[in-house]
Amino acid sequence: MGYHRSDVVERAIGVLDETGLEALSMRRLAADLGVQAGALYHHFDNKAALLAAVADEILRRGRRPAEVVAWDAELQLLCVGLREAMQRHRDGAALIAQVHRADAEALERPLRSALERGGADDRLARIGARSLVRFVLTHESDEPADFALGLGLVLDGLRHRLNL
Amino acid sequence: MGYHRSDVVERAIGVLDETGLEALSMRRLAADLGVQAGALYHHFDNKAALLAAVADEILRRGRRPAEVVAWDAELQLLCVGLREAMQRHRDGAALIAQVHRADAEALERPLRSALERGGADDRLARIGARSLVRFVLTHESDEPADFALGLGLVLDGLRHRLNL
DNA sequence: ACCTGAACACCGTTCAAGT
DNA sequence: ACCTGAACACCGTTCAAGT
Repeated sequence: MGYHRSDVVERAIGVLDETGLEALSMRRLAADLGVQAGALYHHFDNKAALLAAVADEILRRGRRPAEVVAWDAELQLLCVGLREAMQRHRDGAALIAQVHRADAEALERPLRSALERGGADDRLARIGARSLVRFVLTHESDEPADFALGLGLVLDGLRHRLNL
Repeated sequence: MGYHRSDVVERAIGVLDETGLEALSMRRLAADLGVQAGALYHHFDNKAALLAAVADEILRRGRRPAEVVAWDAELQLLCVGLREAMQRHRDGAALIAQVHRADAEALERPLRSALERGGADDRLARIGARSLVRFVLTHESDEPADFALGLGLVLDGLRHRLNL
């Protein structure tokens, strides 16, 4: 009696970690909660809304206090932080990427701010933030050194445009 | 009565263009061909194999003769060529990205060659090719100018590492 | 307000049986 | 060799009816 939205989200993260994104169905999750599938629709409009809540929670847990550093170092910190939040859960990158397709803004905003602080105009800040977020989302399973090298490529490109 | 693999692939491209990747089911495609869904499994092991064949055909149609240009110009040509092949079909990027997850090699090889010609070692060629292909796959719906700017970021990073 | 039970309209895949 | 018909084991979503 009386389980809440947050219980559903937490159990969904559990199912995600245990069985992966493909197996995270409304029916499977409902069974896990000891409830009929239809009952979930009293807490979420649809599966996409549920997955968005799960992604939010994963990112919330991954958030760390901002440090006072140069704009390019901050970009790197944000990218690595996003990467680590994703990597804490099975199929984390696939889930975040899916949710990101519907709402790119939330994920990209902090990167855009850092770029603007570095002197980027609106357009470069927008494109740069987008490129970096998508880079992190798509290179999730790279070796750490490969990830760093690839990320460095994009960051170099940005420095090259902002430092002269 | 003699319809072949190639007929199935061609019809699949038709269904893709008409209704999108989500609606491209084995059952929908079979109905379109006037056949039972099970019959498709005489031509393809499973849906993934069928989608791989569809992706191959889309890329084959997009292939253009190689030009003799500098390594970085060649990279740009390859990326734009891939982008254009994808954009010729509804959900082309989503389809190619999905198939690319199972076989990254085929798509990345020509880019790796160009990078090696530019003096990149094995590792930089591998990472660079990967970053570029993933960039093209994920920035498919960007405005052309935004795409060019983002791609330029990565290319700048590569030039920066190879020209000194 | 919250949940059940049952339905609707789908999936991918397999396989005996037919031609 | 190729296809049908039917099944198996699933999906997301809706909704009257119950408490």
